[in-house]
Amino acid sequence: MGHVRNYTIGDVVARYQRMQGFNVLHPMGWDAFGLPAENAALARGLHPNNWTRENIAYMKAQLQTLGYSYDWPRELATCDPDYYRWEQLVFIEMFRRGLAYKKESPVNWCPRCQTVLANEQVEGGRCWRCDQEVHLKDLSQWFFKITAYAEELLADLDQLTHWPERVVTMQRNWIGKSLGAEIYFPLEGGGEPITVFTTRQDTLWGATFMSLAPEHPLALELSRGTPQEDAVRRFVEHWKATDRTKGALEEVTKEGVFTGSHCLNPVTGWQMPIYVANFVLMEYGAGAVMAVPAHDQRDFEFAQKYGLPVKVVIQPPGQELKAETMTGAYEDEGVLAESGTFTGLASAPAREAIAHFLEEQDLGKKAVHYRLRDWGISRQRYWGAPIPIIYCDRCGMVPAPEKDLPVLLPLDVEITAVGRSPLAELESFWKVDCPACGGPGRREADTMDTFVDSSWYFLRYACSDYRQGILDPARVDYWLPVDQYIGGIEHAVLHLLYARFFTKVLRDLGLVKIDEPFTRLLTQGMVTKEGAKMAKSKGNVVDPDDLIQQYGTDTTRLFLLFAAPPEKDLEWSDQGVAGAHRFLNRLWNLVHSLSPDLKAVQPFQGKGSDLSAAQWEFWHKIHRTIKRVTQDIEDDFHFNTAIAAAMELVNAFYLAAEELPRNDLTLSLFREGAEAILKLVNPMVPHIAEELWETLGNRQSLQLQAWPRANPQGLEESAYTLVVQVNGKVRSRIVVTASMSDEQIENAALTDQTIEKWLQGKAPQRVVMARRKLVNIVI
RNA sequence: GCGAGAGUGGCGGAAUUUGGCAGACGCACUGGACUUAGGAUCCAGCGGGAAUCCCGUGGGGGUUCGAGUCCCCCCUCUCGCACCA
Repeated sequence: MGHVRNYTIGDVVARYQRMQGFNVLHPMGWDAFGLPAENAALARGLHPNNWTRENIAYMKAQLQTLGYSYDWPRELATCDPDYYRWEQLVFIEMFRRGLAYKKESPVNWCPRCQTVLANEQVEGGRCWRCDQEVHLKDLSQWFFKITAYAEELLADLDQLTHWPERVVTMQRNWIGKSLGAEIYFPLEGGGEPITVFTTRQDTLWGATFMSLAPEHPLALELSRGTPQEDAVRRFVEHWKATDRTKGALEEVTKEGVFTGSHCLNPVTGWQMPIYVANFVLMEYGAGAVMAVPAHDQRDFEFAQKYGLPVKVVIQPPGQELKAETMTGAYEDEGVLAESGTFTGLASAPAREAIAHFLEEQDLGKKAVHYRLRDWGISRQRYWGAPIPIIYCDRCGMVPAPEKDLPVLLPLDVEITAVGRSPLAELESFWKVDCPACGGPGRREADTMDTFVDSSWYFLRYACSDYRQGILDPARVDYWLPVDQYIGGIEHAVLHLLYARFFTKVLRDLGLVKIDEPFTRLLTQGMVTKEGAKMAKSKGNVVDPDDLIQQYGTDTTRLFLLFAAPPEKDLEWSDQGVAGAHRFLNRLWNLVHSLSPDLKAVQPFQGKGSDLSAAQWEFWHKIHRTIKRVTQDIEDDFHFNTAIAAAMELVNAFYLAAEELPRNDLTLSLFREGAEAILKLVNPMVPHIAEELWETLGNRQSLQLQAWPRANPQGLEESAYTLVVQVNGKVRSRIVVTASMSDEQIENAALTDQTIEKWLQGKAPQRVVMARRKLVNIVI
């Protein structure tokens, strides 16, 4: 039901904008590669291709039943060779520019999915898809160099003013920019100095030892030939064997081992013992940390455990820390102490000055680091786009020649879950001549992460039939960026980050001119039942087909739009659905009961002054409703309040049908009102609206009508009710006319009978007038 | 721990943009009409307490003629991040 909600919102926007006269591209396609198909194949003995095609056919039929106004000719599926051939070409272009590369590193391995996951695809130490705990495993993998775009991905977040703030924040945190310095610590025995990254160079004078990640190349090397050699080897090996699930890592106590070597603090000259420590991450910074126990809690605990010296170099305002009496690190800012010429400076300016000093002395330099890592895209699974690379003993890694694309994913494959791609077993696939030297070659057997498929599909929609290249520049220019994107919050740092990255890469390849793919983003809430997300595994799913069967498409659409604003979660309610259905019945009965009288009538074209007070009231309601519905859709996609306004108009219509004299003027008003309401609800309930439109005798489709505009005269109020307060409490209401002056209004308020009773003859101290809203009399 | 967001009737939610009638609209519920029948339809009621007034938007304080809305403190919940040096 979640996807039905998403697509319904999109369809309303598309239909609304069409009626506003825009040329709307409203596409649909299939993110069709991936594990669900492959797992279904394993479980049911089906081929993923057949399973996928069947699902697409089923879904397409359902979407058509729901009446979504898609541009079906633009339809694409990511598992079509016509689609992924261009993706393979993008890969090759990236490979040529060093943006796609292969390296061996510890990567996230999901034992259930039997494949590697990118960092973004691990949530709280668990697989985003199956919730299994993720392990670290050393593998040789393909990566996309998203870090090359870290700064731009961060900076351009400022352009995304129509994105939800929390998505922007999540991306900003994910990219995780830190300003600091690299500092070089010379080894006591000579050789290459150790480089560290720190954001707290103001604490440099307090660095008393050095910590290396267990994977750091120097860890073993520095211990060689020292009495510590065995201890370090054991520690590092034990570390490699440790269960490195992310969950388990949090439990691990801070431990380390002395390497037997020392380095020198470049500013104090002190001898610093070099430790290997299990809490230092190889992936972040330089894999080495200068330890400042007085001002970093981890270093403090480590120093306590191994009896290492603590030296205070930052004094908090208004007190004096002593190393001997500290029970924890002081991590906040303060004033530098015992830091040479920088003593007495505050932390922030000291950081700037010290970075400058280090650069001058060649002891280090200013540096920026990001938490963002490169995107691992190799998947050891079958149902994905093959990575178009050929390995040759002589030539190394050679991209598949462009003329041979696509590198077809073979369909005659036996799938067995073994933790490596079945393509590796299929000689007809992997055995190939090297395109460079003609010698024996071997194709890469891993496939691409399916997030690659979804990182650029929105561009391809502009030209899904284009054969001459990845994208047709003219059409992409015309349509992109996407004005309105709708999706779940779960993709805040997954798809939405990758898509931004790809857009920038494709821009740098000269294929698009935009910097950002999605101008406006709406993150719609979940559909829940009994408080939990609808999921087959929870057995709380409502099948859209059943609903359509029972109530029809429009009721389904209307309920999803009415029950909650789009960005909020929506709790399913069978009774709420019935309520939506009831409204459509009321609308239906209203139009049908009036249509015999309305067929020969033209909508009201006259002036407000032609109308009786009661007629004017109804006319006014029509135009206020037009204004409200338009604003609710335009401002925030608040369809729930737009529908509420439409319901009010229908209610007012029933009253007017009862009370207004049935003369020509009234009928022309009814005609205007009926046409207006059908136009207003058309984007949401297009089938019923169209049917009723025809019932009124209209020949041309409702879809082709212009969105109604509120008549300014119909919005004006010649007389209105004004609230009168005494000391801020509502005591009465008076009817005033628009032409009355403030003095006249005040006078009317003060002489109102009820108010006179409250005043008890006292003179008001003050009378506050809020234009068109109220009068407050203070006594 | 850090960051973001939210707390309004029995329920979903309006009003928060711009301080100005709190509870639009709908669901549920109650009473009535019509009916062989009602899980259809229509009409009326529906925050709490008292008889025309008082109290009410998580709690406490403040600003203001006036606060759901602005400011300060606190509580609760949801989400995201979490050895990032």
